[in-house]
Amino acid sequence: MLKIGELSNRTGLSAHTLRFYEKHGLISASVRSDSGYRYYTDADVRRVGFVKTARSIGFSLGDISQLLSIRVDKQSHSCEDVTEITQLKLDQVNAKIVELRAMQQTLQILLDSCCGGPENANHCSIMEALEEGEVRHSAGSNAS
Amino acid sequence: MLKIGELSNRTGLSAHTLRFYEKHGLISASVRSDSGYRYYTDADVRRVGFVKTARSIGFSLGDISQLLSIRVDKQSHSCEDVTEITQLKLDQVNAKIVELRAMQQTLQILLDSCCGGPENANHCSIMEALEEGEVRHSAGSNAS
DNA sequence: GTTGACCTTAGAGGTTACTCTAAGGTTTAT
DNA sequence: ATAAACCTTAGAGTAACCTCTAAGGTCAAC
Repeated sequence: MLKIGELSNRTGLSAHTLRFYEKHGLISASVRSDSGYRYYTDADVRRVGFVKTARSIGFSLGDISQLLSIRVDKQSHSCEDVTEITQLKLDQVNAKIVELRAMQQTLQILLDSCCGGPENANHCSIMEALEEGEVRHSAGSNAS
Repeated sequence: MLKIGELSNRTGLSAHTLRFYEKHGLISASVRSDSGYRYYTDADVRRVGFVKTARSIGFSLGDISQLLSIRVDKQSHSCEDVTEITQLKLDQVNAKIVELRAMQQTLQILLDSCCGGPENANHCSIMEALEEGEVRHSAGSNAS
């Protein structure tokens, strides 16, 4: 049985993150010492691995929560249940890619239109485009 | 001169959002009535338009803040300054697309591997893949 | 028997961009 | 004069996922 630090080392997830996942019901330590220390069984470790893998693919914690409830009772769930979650995620990813590609194209067009040199920005074509609102906007929401 | 509701109607940005942008230093109303009402001049309206356009392309509020400081003093800034911001954003967008495409491929492979039928999930290949950690993970961070 | 590494908790903080609420004052039209 | 529509503020809430802090208890080694 592993303590949280050992599990952290083994998985690469911080102890903070493991406690965070526990707080959100994704994982738990089956055993607690008298003093409250978490001790993880092999089954716990496998569950954490499952979460980590799913997370690395891009599933949200909410998605993973659903996948985990299928996992603990596979009898009562179908492949369809699993593919539904996966397909939904794929749709989201695809939608995001479309959005980002629109941004990408607009940004590229802006860059191509500007000399990018040391001239002052009085007649910078990027600034003018932003000023005029003359950009095609197929993209809508996110930035960073 | 426009009141905030009128500007909201004209731009499609909510009054809430306009105040939010003001709080973050992006825009302002040049005039305030004695009772505190915001009144927007033509110049204010153009600035809001600039912000809206930049936002629709995918620039973050932080990026826009930089672009606006160039905008108010184009003399002191070069096209290079503008392209630098734009290029950085493009790089971010491209990086994100790469990440999402990795997710997309992994998800597609998972979907292809599973029958997706009403069979129970005991031997679901998606679940097994998540269990084994046998997914190529080129993608790393985000989900939704 | 004490140092140092490790563990506990609740809860705050950070990112990004809003979105909304509460409690109240103003303007406009009838 | 009064109702409807509009405006004000500070500040809390949302989503998603951590990340860290404070204040303290525990364990292993020397």
